[in-house]
Amino acid sequence: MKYIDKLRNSGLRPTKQRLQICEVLFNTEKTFHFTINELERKIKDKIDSKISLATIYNTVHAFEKKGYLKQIPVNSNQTYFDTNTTDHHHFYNLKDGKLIDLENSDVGPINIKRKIDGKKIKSIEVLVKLED
Amino acid sequence: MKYIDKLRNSGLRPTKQRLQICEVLFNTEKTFHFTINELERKIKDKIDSKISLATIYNTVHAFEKKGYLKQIPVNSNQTYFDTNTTDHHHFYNLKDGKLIDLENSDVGPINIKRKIDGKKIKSIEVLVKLED
DNA sequence: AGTGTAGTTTATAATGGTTCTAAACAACTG
DNA sequence: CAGTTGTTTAGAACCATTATAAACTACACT
Repeated sequence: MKYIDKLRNSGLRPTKQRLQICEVLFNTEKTFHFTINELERKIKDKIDSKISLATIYNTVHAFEKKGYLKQIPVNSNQTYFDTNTTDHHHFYNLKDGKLIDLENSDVGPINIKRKIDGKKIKSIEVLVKLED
Repeated sequence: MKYIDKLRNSGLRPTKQRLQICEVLFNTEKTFHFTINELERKIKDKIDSKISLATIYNTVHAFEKKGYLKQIPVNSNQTYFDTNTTDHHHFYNLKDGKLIDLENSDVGPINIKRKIDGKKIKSIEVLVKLED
């Protein structure tokens, strides 16, 4: 199976639930953004069996820790995730809470001139809020 | 009084509570970042009387809407606010959840080349996550 | 000053996303 | 196949935030 090795290599047991979630998250043409709520619905639509909400949370966090998902910093009551783990940025439509990918070429290089002693930069994320 | 006009000009009645919160938020040498929880503690420390938590939420949201405070997009279970409403960005120390201001000159101009029809850019915010 | 109105504060309840719990279950090892 | 460890699950707990609705207060107008 497609995702069994990926999971095993990450030290995650390839359980039925995780494989199903992999299908929903990664077996797509395009990457996408989601909240846990939206993912839950997507899973319900795609598979017959039910996956517990706790498992969805566990799995998403496990995948994030392994670098298969990214959290997007947005002010919202819900946490947004992205299946696109490459360096890129986002538009955030304040009206409907939807995110739109911004290619790196749409933003240009960002050069952080200041350094903090003993710290490394893990990521640089640009959020462009949109209004009407 | 210092803040009465500021409030009145914004269409906010200068109540005792709002004036006290103004003192805590704006009568400082340096701007700062805070969560509602931290602000509540700060208020308790500074004044004798008690301000209801609901009022603190109401006031912070009112001030944000008027542009006296900014929300900072960070992934955290709590909402972070900033009394520095000028255009600037943030380091986010993943270890302790603390924010550090990044002057605009530390980042350089950010030029968003892509446009979304019918939408205006309200803000551009850069979050630089730091790890050890 | 006194009165009416609209805006504000308050304690408390409700909401809702997320995490915890601990028991049942499933994947792996030998 | 048995033991161990990791995983799933339903439901409870947690906690930041928002809603409620009653008491209160700033303000405009006499």
